[in-house]
Amino acid sequence: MAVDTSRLNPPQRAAVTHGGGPLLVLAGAGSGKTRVITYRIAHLLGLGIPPDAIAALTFTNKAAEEMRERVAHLLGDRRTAAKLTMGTFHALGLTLLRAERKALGYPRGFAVYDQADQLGVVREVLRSLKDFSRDGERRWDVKAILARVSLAKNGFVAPDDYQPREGDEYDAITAEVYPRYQAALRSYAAFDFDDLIVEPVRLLQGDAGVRARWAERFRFVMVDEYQDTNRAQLLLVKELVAHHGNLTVVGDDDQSIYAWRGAEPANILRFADMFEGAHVIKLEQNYRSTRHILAAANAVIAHNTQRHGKTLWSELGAGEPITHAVAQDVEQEARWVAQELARQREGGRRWADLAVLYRSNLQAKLLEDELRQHDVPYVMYGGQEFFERKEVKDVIAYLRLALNPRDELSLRRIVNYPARGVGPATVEKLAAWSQARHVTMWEVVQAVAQADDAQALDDAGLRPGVRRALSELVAIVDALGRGLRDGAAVASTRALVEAIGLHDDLRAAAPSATAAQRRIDNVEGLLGSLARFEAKARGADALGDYLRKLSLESGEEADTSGDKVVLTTLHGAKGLEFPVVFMVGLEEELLPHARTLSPQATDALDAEHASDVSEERRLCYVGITRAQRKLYITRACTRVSRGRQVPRLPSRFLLEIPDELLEVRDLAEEAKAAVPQAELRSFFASFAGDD
DNA sequence: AGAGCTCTTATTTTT
DNA sequence: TAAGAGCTCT
Repeated sequence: MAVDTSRLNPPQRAAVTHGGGPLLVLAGAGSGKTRVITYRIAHLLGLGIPPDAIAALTFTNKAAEEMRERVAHLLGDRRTAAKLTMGTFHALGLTLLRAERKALGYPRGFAVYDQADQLGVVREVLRSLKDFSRDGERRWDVKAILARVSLAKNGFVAPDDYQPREGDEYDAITAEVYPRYQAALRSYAAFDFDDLIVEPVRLLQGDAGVRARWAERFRFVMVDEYQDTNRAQLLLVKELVAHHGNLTVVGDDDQSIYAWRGAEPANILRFADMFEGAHVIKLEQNYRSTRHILAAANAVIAHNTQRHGKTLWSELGAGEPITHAVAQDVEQEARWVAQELARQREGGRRWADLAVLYRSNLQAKLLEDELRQHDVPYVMYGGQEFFERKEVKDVIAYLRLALNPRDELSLRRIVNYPARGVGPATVEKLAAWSQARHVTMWEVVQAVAQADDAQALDDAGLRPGVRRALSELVAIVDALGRGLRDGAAVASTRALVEAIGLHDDLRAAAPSATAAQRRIDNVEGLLGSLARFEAKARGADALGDYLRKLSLESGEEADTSGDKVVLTTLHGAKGLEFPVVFMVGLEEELLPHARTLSPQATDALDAEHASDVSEERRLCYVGITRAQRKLYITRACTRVSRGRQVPRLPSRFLLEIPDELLEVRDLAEEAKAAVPQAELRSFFASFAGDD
């Protein structure tokens, strides 16, 4: 049955009903891009394409879930929607690696490392490098090194092909670390996030058998947020559609804000050169914002040169003018925003209709204080609350080790947790033994645990107490492994928690009873999650799949339930919309950020993008186009920066908005005028005595 | 392991 | 300024 396209506008309909071959849909903000993807999927299904021959790739789990939801709704058929391949690039890559792991020599229980794990591996490599890099004293910024490794992988640069730039010490150390890092992952039987893209590409490019299996698997491939794809992702997509070229990508070059993370705007800018015979359709009618808001957005983005060029228009009417509020200082700015939020609420808006967007998380603190003072309820999106629940990661490390004894990172994590007298010196001895004999560290641990020969231990410089501790560990992990293989995930994990006395340890280590209880609850939460998994588990490798997918989930979503104002960075706001939006701190050195104006050497990961304000302008554009009905832009004339009060200039982007769209308010003037005369008199009177 | 000290550094972060 | 990291001492 054909899908009803009568409610689509002409370019939307053209995109939805496009036949085969490459298609680029340039979807301006609020132009109905998700609508186009979902309708197109429905259209293809209507033509008789089976659902398992269609793949739609996104960047976030959330986007994938929403899309599946909308397709299910459109079709009125959950079962068909469930058969579509709809997920993140990383999830697809994981599926492929799981199926083809043997070609790469990876065992069934292979691990997927998240960012925290990756940092651990880099630290490990640096430690092993110590006596080799002349300055063993150097305290490297581990994150900066990992960022370079990751950027290299995103750019599909192999370890041996990495080219350090002359004179950049971080490039130099990365050139040392990257090959060893990759070798470590391999020996641990682990893939990191970036490998989930890179390794499938290498397999597809290099193995005819694998290529034959996957290049025909999907007859139609769709990619959302295409402007955010990196080189490795482009290559993956190319491989998937190599035989038929049935590729639809949807994105907006004007919303490309992740080049600093390896996204290549060229993928969308030069799509037509990369995919022969490509069609391009522009969606320029905006269904989100009023004309004043769109005019401001269009005016700002028009200052960028490298773009396809779109002009958004809307039938929603002129709407209210944009308020440009100029505050004396940041306190006044934050206070006014809080008050104005409250006024909006009094005017009939829900709290959840309102959002405050900022460039840097640093700005959020003051805002939070003021919102609390004015009793404005809020939720913060993003922030740095990655799921760093140590106690959960500790338990997961035991599970990983039980499933994959090669996982040295997990072994190192738990070998002395809870404390069992196996300190760093002992671990180094185990590591040295493992290296010398070319066996895994777990095999060394097993050997030590079983050693009945005191002499052998002595030779290795290990005390009898260590042997006892390690044989206990081996017993615990072996028991766990047996339990897991028997399919009793919850029971054996609970047995583990008891065997290592985790609850007692958490209680002993926690500063308060409530903190202890929270950590225990986190562990219970993991057990609950395991129980839900166990209820629907199928297949020999189900628990492995569960653990790997856990790595791909970025922890807890912000709590969107409840009526609350949203606080988020401009980056975090992409894809969202609100009736009323406040963009705060529209000042030079904040937006555009100082770091993009004069980048510091250590951070100049990519010299070409480093001094590029166009990405900052796009960020501004993303912010403006989040607003449906009312936009506020605020700035302060002075701001405390590095502990000093400094004068601030309005953002160049603000000056790019035509004056007639802005209604300027001088908050300092208004504050002065608002002070009652009597108060003024007594204020001046207080100085009288000092004369 | 943890308290308390000094030193350092100050974007954005879908997986 | 002010938070986080690293260090020393108990």
